[in-house]
Amino acid sequence: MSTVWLEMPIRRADSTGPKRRDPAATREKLLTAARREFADSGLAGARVDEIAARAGVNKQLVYHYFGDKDALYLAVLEWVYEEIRAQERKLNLEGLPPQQAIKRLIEASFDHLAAHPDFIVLLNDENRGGARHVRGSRKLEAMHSPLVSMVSTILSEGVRAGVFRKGINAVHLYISIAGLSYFYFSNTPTLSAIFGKDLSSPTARRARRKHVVDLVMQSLRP
Amino acid sequence: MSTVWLEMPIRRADSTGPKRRDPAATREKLLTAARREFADSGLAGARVDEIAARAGVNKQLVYHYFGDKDALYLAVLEWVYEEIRAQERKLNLEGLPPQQAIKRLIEASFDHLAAHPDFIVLLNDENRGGARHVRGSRKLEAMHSPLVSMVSTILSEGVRAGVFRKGINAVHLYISIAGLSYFYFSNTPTLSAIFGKDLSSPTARRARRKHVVDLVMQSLRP
Amino acid sequence: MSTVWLEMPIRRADSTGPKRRDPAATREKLLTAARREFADSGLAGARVDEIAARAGVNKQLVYHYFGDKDALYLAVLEWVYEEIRAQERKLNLEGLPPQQAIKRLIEASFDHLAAHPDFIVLLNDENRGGARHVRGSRKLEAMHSPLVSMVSTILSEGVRAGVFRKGINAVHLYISIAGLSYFYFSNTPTLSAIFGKDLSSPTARRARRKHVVDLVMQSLRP
Amino acid sequence: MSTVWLEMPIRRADSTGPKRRDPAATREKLLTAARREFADSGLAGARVDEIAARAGVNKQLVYHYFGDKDALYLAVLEWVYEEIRAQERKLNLEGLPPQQAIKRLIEASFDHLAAHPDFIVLLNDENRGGARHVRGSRKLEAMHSPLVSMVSTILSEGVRAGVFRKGINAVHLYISIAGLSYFYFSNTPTLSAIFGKDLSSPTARRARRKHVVDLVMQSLRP
DNA sequence: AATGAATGAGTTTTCATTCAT
DNA sequence: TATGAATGAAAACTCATTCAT
Repeated sequence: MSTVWLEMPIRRADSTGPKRRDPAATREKLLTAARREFADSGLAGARVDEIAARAGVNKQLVYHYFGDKDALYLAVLEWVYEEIRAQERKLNLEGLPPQQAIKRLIEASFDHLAAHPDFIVLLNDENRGGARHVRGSRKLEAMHSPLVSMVSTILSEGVRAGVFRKGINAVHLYISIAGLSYFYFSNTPTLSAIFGKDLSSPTARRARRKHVVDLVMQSLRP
Repeated sequence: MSTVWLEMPIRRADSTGPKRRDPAATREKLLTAARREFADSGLAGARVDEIAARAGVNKQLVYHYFGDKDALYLAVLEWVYEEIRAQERKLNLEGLPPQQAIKRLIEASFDHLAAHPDFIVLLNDENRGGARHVRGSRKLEAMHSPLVSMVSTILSEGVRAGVFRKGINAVHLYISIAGLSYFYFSNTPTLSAIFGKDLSSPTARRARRKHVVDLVMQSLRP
Repeated sequence: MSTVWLEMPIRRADSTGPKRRDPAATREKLLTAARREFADSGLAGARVDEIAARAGVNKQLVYHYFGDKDALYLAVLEWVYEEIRAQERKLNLEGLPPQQAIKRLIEASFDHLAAHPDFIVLLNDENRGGARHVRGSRKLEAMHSPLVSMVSTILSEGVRAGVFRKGINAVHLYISIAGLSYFYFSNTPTLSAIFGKDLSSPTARRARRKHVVDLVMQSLRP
Repeated sequence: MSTVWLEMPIRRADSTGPKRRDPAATREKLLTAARREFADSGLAGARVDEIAARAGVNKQLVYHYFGDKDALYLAVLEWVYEEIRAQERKLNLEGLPPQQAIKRLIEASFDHLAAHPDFIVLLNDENRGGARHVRGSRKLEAMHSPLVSMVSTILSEGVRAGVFRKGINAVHLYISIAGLSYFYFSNTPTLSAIFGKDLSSPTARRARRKHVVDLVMQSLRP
């Protein structure tokens, strides 16, 4: 009874009608549901109905909060990019010795994809469509990664310190680091089917992580 | 030459009528059109109507020749996989010195994706769907790549010859070689947008190719 | 009266706009239209487009309210069965002398089919399909007719009263009463064509009704 | 060996190519297949493809031999009507005492439907369509049943002999005899479902047959 | 803010029928 | 006679989006 007394007034406080109104929460539920649906089914395959159902809210609210399906997709893209940037900001590579810095970068890239496998699949449609949404987004425009210039600095330092060979392009190294993990995560199903061997097990994943770190680190030797 | 002389007049002779009957050609036109449409729009986004229109044939023939949209998609997958295998068969790595063999493999992987950029995008949906079609295909089951065991052999030889370091896993090296090119091609649009610089130009592509070869070759040094 | 005064003006006031919202009415319009279309064309021959057109509503609403064509067909079946049961409930055979009771039952059966000739034709497809829908319907499961047991009681009373002969099975008598009318209504077109004589005229129908009553009543004599 | 010698030349005689040509057989196979398909699925639900597949011949032959789907349906109708007439011709009721004659007629009606349950279901669509095909068929026009006049004669004789009551209409008695069996066979699935009891078992069928004979015979008593 | 009804354009698939050989 | 390819119209069902409350 006390629970009832404690909770009911709170609930009623911001809701006179039968349905609680919580715009921020509704928006977030929609965004989360959309992220899952887009990851599961792609942009074309995703269903607005399904997103609303997953969020447990009325379909019309998709249009109320986001405008249309495309804009919702963009909102999801912005969200996952922001996640990446947040993770990058937490890396604190500046003070580290070059080799440690690169190693940490590789591991962080791998771990981020491991933790957010939907990032890959969300980007696929965007790439097929020529990055239509990304290019049209002011938010994403302002979200340029600081990592490339950071990698550039680290490489220079490493060369100066005699631990890295010369002539490595920072942009391409960054792409390589991303690609070595990305491809593994994105293509595990077909690779597993073709090789007839499960590449998604924890053991296989640990082996892959080590392989990627080794490959890049060894390739940087002078 | 004689074949041409013998066949062409015959074909032309009665190709005055509006419609020629050529089941094999029709099937192939559909397959080609489907490959394009699936690459452009994905499995969910592809339109059977559009495929038929691109092929210039009646829509019903999709069902006549392939059964349904999914089966057509599988046929396209089988085609692109067969292309990859054909390319692999032509590599002739056996007689080469280990370093040359790996180099050729890397370059061929890159060049194949450059020549067939749709391969990537065709696989995206398949991977999102857990390789549903690939796993259900007997043709693909019988199409296991010989390359992994070949890479394994090359690595051993390289180690014995003192040109490669020890402890490199052949499966993961194969995945890495593929991934370093794959990710570049698949994510060029978003990467270009994010980096604010066109990565798809011929110059950029040549630079990427060189980078990938260098990265892998350097990483293999003892 | 006050209700009327209060509501009617309101409804009329804003019914100037093109579309009024009335889910229940929409559902019913669809059901009525479906009943006609299924009766006219059968389950396979009925067109969802036509049903929507007859109802004057959007086709999608068929799926919105009923799920699919089959479920709509089931809803129609449930409706006509409910009609039959309602009619049976109104018969009040309990207090009547046995002969009057049976006579009223026969006449009511005939008259119901005369008033609802579509019942027959709606059941045809269902019987061809092995009563697939009826067996899957909880509503119909709960709608068992009380008439068989009632006929059983009436027969016993009639035997006890010396007006009916012994040994008549209630289920089969019920089926016979139904069948004698059913077949006439269901096969009038072919019978008329074959006999070269219109069996559907009011005169012919009255004659048939009398014949059926006589046949059954005479057969029950001790 | 002798069998081969006897049969092969005959078969080869009229077929030089790889496919045996036997127009009459092909036509009959199509007709049989069509009868099954129309019985299973109705006129609207039947598929020309399925009919050809069941017959094991090319679909085009349906059009070659019958014109179109409707004409094929009519051919099936003519076939089943001819079967009924053939059975009626074999009855030989003329010489029998009135009661025996009627009894034999009832039993034969019941047994014919038991042996050819598809007759019912084939007629359903025809009746729904207002006997469109039957009325347009010259063959069926010429196939009027002799039974009605025969029943008329039998009834008169029975009245004269004092075994039948007066005032029974021959057409309606004929319809009743047919209907008492017809309805049982046509509606067994729904009746079984509604009554919650299998009416199609051999035992149930025997009981029904006896009931029908009794009902009619008792009703004829003076 | 939130709901569910309603819409119209599309999407895959089916089907009777015709064509070319 | 027989075959399989080809066609066009339509069928059931879907879906993003808007409307009315």
